[in-house]
Amino acid sequence: MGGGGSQRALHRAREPRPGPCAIVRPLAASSVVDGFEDLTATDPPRFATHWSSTMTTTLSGPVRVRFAPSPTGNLHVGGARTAIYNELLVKSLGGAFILRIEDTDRERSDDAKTRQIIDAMHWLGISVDEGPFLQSERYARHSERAAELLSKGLAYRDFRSSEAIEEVRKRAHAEGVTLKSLAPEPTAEETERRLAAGDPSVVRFRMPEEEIVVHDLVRGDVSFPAEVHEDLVILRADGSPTYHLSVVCDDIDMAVDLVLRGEDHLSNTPKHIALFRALGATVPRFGHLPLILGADKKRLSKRTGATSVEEFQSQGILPQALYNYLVLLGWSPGDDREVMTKDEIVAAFTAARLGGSASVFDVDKLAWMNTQYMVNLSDDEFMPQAKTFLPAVGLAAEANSERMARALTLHRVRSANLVELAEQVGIYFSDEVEFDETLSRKYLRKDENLVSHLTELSRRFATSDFTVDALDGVLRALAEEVGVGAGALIHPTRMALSGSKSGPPLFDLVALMGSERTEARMAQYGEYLAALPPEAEG
RNA sequence: GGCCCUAUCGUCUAGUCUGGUCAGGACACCGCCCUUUCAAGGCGGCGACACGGGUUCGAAUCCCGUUGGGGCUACCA
Repeated sequence: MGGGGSQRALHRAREPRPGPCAIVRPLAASSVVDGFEDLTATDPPRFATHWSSTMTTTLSGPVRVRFAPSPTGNLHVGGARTAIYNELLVKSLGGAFILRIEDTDRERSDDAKTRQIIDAMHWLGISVDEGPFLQSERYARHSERAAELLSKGLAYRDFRSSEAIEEVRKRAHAEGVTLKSLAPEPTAEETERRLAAGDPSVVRFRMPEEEIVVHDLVRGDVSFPAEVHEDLVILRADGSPTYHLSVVCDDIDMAVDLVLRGEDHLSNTPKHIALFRALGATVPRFGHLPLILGADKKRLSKRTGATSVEEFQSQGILPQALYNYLVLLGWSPGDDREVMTKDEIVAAFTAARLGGSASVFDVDKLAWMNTQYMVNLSDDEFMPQAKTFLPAVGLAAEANSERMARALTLHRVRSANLVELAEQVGIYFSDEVEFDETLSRKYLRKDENLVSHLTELSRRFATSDFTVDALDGVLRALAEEVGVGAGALIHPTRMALSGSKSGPPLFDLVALMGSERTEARMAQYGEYLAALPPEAEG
């Protein structure tokens, strides 16, 4: 089969295409193209052996794959995972990763969403080799291909309304017979007559009456019996191409040879295979990824929690953590490794280890994964990301100070995410401290002379070096002198400075707080303690 | 309803193709250790082969059925 054969377009004839993607134009909107270069990266082609889970087929590169989201919403974590696996395939096998925005439904598509999807991919560190391409810009090409199918007799005009068809379809299902047996195609005479009369019609692709087998990379062979195929609309009454036609045309023109997408498309694949064949193209290889479920085991939805990459970003999740977590949701390296660098993931990745069953999105495990990166990321990678959350808590001006760097270092290990971290470091820059009454009373019970001890401690701090060791020495010496345990002074001091019972090691806290703030807060806390109303009995 | 996918601890999974290690790891949970607190970390515990039939000396693994979950069934993508 040739790459297109002789085509007799109805309206405008196209020049012969020089290459597979030559007619594909990049995004027109410059706002979308801007900054996109960061996303693209070229890697030298590499070869690796991939084993299918059910067959001994080897998957070898290079491959041309694509990610084709529709801009009707933000980038969903399921979509993100699909994009990641596609990228991984190219990184391990060589080839090209194409981004195509499926915006043919202009009513529901939105350029801001397109921008958002690209930003989210960029943030996650997914690099694209070609695109983004806008499917809507290829309208003419899709119409042309439909006309070609029509002229070759592989598709036909259908003058029935969708309501009328729906009626027949219901009846066919009820009687357990095929749609076509109840509603045959219009005859040539009828077509001619109604066309002449100017009756509205759609163009319907005639599905072959034969079994179609999908050789699926993750599921093995999946066959669809001849009786289940129904002819599908490829051109609407207004002449616009439908999704199935557009996808296949674009995959052909972009020379996509491996389609790795969500399981929701598995049942559509026979349609696509038939279309590839009818259009004289080589059928690509397919792989269908399972869907991601919510905690309720239903398809992940907003009801169950965050679903978009953007939401996790704003929750202060690190992109490296989300990426790593998503990779592990449906794939494993085969050994016990979980926290892995992208290089390690690329090196270990094979399509054969992709799982076929749906998995539940576990926010707890994501939180754990995030902790791993909060703790272990290098300063170079961590600090810039942490700083982006500072303006939201009013610390924009302090973001690049030495004190802030120390504060972030001290607190990153005890924050679950960047939002929490930004909130925690606020204590070093604010003058508002709120004391906990219950705990304060408890401290008072442990040491009835607490107020005078704290006053003395504050006085000694004032003449001490503000180093961890010096401060430590000062406090312990005083504790010993007055005959209390160090803890009896440590905990109230922590409360005085931070308003909390927990936090970094106390002397790190004091040293970073600085003598001025330390003195002020300890004085303030002393007053607070002295003014506490007597405890109510019972 | 029809067609298709899928099924190991609560969750993510290894093991299934090439039947035979107390079914391994991780999250969560519980306990202990470390420690001025909180984290992080270390150690330990709890906890699964959906069910029913086969085949076999032997089944998580192979076969059949049942049940559960999911997807598709548009002039949406």
